[in-house]
Amino acid sequence: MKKVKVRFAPSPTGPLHLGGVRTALYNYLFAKRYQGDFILRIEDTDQERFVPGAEGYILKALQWCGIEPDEGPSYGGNYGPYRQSERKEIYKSHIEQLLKTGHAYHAFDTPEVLETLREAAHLQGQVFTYNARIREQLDNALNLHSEEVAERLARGLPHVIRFKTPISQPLKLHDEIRGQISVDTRTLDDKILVKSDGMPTYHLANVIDDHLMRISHVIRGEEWLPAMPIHLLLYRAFGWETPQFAHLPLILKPEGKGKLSKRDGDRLDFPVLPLRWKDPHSGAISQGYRDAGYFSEAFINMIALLGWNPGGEQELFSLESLIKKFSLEKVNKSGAHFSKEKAQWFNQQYLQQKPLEELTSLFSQELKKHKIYAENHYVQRVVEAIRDRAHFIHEIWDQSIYFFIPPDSYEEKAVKKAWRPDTASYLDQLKDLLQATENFTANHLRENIQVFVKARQLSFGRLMQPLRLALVGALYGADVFFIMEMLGRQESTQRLTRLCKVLSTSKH
RNA sequence: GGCCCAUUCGUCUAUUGGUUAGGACAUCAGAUUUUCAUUCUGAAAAGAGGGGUUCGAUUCCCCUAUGGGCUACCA
Repeated sequence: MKKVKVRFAPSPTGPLHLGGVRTALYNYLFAKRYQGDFILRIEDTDQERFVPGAEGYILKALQWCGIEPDEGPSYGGNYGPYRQSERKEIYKSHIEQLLKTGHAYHAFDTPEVLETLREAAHLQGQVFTYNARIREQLDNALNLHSEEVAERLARGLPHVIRFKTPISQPLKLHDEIRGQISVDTRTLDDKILVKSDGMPTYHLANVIDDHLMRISHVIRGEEWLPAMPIHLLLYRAFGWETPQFAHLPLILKPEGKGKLSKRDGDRLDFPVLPLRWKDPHSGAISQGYRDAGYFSEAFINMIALLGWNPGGEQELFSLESLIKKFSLEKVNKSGAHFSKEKAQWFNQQYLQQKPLEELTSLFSQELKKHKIYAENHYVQRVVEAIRDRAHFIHEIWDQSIYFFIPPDSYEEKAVKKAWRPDTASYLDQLKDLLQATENFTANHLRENIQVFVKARQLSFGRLMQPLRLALVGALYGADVFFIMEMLGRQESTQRLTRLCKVLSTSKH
């Protein structure tokens, strides 16, 4: 069997989004599954849409995901250059070949003429297509004497080069995911191969590069399915062997219609990009998965399962196990709606799996952001107590602030629920108890407080709620006795004093 | 409009002619809990519609409907 070689070929017209990352991932998984190569090629033939920084972003995003190209710009390889803008000479010689063999022709129709033809057709409820039916009435080399063509070319008249589509020929295409697809060449148009600026279009450059780079499988988004016939025809025109094709289903908006876009993320508040991106023109910032606190393993796991499933009930897969199990046959045919909740769930799963030491170190970094510097052992105990309730590292902070900073206000709803006129006096007595408790540990505190409650015939909750309010500032958080042990006698007592002071003087 | 592709719980999906159509997320209920969360248990929830083929169709074929992609000198 031929060596497996696949490519991911984004154009640097902006940041990579979810769908792009998934295409890259599937290519990578497929390559590694069969001990093949994964190459990165930058398709920058459209100079107008070029966005500075986009290529660097793509590289960094792949790196974060753990998808490492075997060949590509800045990775090297024997089939470079890997930027299409640096391969102009290659395309030039190949288009000559097509011109010579009659598979392509020069066309001089201006964009304006074409536009009016399109409008005219539209008025009649039709669509103008530059195809075999009409090409002999248009301004191209098919209808001009060769001297005339040569003369125009010599004069430097703007022109494009089009593919001469076979007139009517049924085509059977094979897609690895969809099976057989039938089209007739009569429904195709004469695609532009070389633009008037001399640059090749996607179709030409793509086919030439895939062949020259020995690509065995073209795995790309479904939006390319309609272009498959023209690509196949190009391979034939060159006399080349065709690679296998696989068209991936699209990733759709969480609800409603259409494919997922960057704007959905802003609207529904979830990242669509792997990394944060600042638009160089507008300055607008789009958030990324990494910056939103996602682990790259969770992110990869989540997108891998959006359109592919190995068939069992397992949902958690490392990159290595994805490689072992990946196959194109198991890729779904229909588009998948993205789900923010499921994404968060994946992250939670990975967070829970991580060893305590790693989480502690991650959380220490989070603490630094809040200018908190605490002893490692203390931080570790906090993480241990809080980790269960977090989807993200930053949620551990949300749930544990009170371990590091005393409450500076008391949540109104909580006060209403916990505070009674006689509460202050109980808390006062409780302070004495705290002073009297010799061993200031959760267990001792629990025992002593239980006795305290019983002696006064109080309900447990009547005392615990204000206690919690004093320590946390609201009615959430870890076990109250654990919190006191962690804070220590002095800090715990101070917090009690403060609550009494604040609430006794107010109207509660 | 034309061409192509798709269609299983709300969502991601399993089941490639014979299943009580399975799992996960989300939802709801119960348990645990001093509170919030976690956790546990349970519930509700699906083969777009119509024709065939077959002893038997979610599974194969056709039609319709719906959804999606493409229809640029963008990729």
